[in-house]
Amino acid sequence: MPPRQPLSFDPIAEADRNWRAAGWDAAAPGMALVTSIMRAHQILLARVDATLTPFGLTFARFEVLMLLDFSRSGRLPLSRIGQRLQVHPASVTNAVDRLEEAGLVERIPHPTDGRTTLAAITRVGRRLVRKAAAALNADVFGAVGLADDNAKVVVDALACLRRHAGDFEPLLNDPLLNDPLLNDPSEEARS
Amino acid sequence: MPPRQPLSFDPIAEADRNWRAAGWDAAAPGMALVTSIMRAHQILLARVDATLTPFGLTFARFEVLMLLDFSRSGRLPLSRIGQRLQVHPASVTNAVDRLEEAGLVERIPHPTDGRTTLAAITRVGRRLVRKAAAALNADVFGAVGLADDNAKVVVDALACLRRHAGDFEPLLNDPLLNDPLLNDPSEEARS
DNA sequence: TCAGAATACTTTGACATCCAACCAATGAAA
DNA sequence: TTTCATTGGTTGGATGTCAAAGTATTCTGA
Repeated sequence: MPPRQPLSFDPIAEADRNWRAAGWDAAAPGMALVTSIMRAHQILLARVDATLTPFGLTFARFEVLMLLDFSRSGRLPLSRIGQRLQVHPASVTNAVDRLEEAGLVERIPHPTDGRTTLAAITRVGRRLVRKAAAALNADVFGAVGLADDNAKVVVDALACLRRHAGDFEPLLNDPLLNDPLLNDPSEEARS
Repeated sequence: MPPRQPLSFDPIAEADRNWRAAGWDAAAPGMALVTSIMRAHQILLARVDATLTPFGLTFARFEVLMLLDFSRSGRLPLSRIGQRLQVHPASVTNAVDRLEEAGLVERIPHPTDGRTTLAAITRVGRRLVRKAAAALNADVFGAVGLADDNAKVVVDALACLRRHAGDFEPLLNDPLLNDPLLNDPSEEARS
C-alpha cells in the first residue's frame, strides 16, 4: 500500500458539517454512521487480508474454515454456512471452491438429503486455520486501535442494528431439532 | 433479496464465546468488533445500493458526485477525490468512467498541470445527486436502526480507529495553500 | 400417486475493490 | 541542460458480493 499522507481534517466530520449546512440535520447522524462503518470496514478488511495473504486465505475463506473448525463434526451443509455467515449462497460456493482447490476442505454428499452438500474441513485445513487465527489475533484483533470498553460499546450498538435488520431473533431458542447436520445450533459449539 | 429467516441467536456473540473457549480472551473484543463492522457494512451497503439503484448510482459513485456537488467550483482532481474518499486511484478512475458515461460528470484537463485530470459535475449530475441524497436521507440515513446518541458513540469510536489508522491528522491545520484545485481544503466547503 | 412448490447448489454476469505494472508529465538535482 | 525520481492516471488481473437463471432433489397437498 502506498503510504498515503493523512488528511489534515476528519472527512466524515466535514461531511457531517456539509449535511447540516444543507439543512439535513435529521439525517446527519445516520449519514455519519453509515460512512464511518464503510471506511472502518475498508481499513479492517485491508489489515485482515494482509495478515491472511501469507496463508493463502482471505477473510471470507477464513470465516468458513473457522466455522467448520468450531463445529462439532467439522462438516456443515453449504446452506448452513451461508446462514451462519450471512452471505449469499453463491459466495459460499465460491469460497468452498477455493478452499477445496487448496485441500483445506472437502465436499461430501449429505447422507440422507440428496440436495445437500457438506463441506468438511481437512486435517491440513485445521492446522492452517489455527495458525491463521493466531496471526489474526496477534496482528489485528489484539490491536484494533480501540480500548476494549469502546469496542464493546460499538459491538453492542451494532448488535442492535443487526437485530433490527433481521439478522437474528434472540427470543426463540430451541436447541433440539432433528438433523444435527442441518439444524442443530449446538453443532456450532466446539465439543 | 430472498427473505432469509433470522437465526435464533446472535452469531457474533456465539463467535465471541467460541473465541474465549479457545483461550483467546484478549483478542475476543477485537474479533467481535471486526466481525460486527463487516456485517454492519454488508447490511448498510445493501440498503444504500437498493435506494440508489433507481437513480443508476452506486454508493461509490454517489460519494464522488456528492463531493463534487459540495465543492466550491464543482470540479476536483481525481487524485484529490481519491484522498478525500480514501479509495484507491483505480477505483476513482472506475467510478468517474461510469459517471461520465451517464453524463453526470465530465473529465477536463487541469489548466496548469498536464498530469492532472479534473472531474466536473454537470447540471444533470447536480440534479440527480440531490434527488438521490434526499432518497438516502429518507430511506437509509434517517432510519438506520440506532438512536442518534448511540450512533454518535459509534461514530466517535470509529473516528478514533480511523485516526489511529492514519486516515487523518487533526493536529496540523494549514488552510492556505497555493492551488485551490489541488490543495485548498476550503474547496470542500459548499460556498 | 402425482403435479406443483420449496429447497440446495451451481453457473453466469455485472460491479466494486485492490494491487502491480505502465505511460505521461512535472520537478529537482547534477 | 540533461537525467532521474516523483506524481497523476489508466489498464489488466485477481477476488469478493449479489442477482438471476438453471438443474436436481425433496416435500406437500389434491
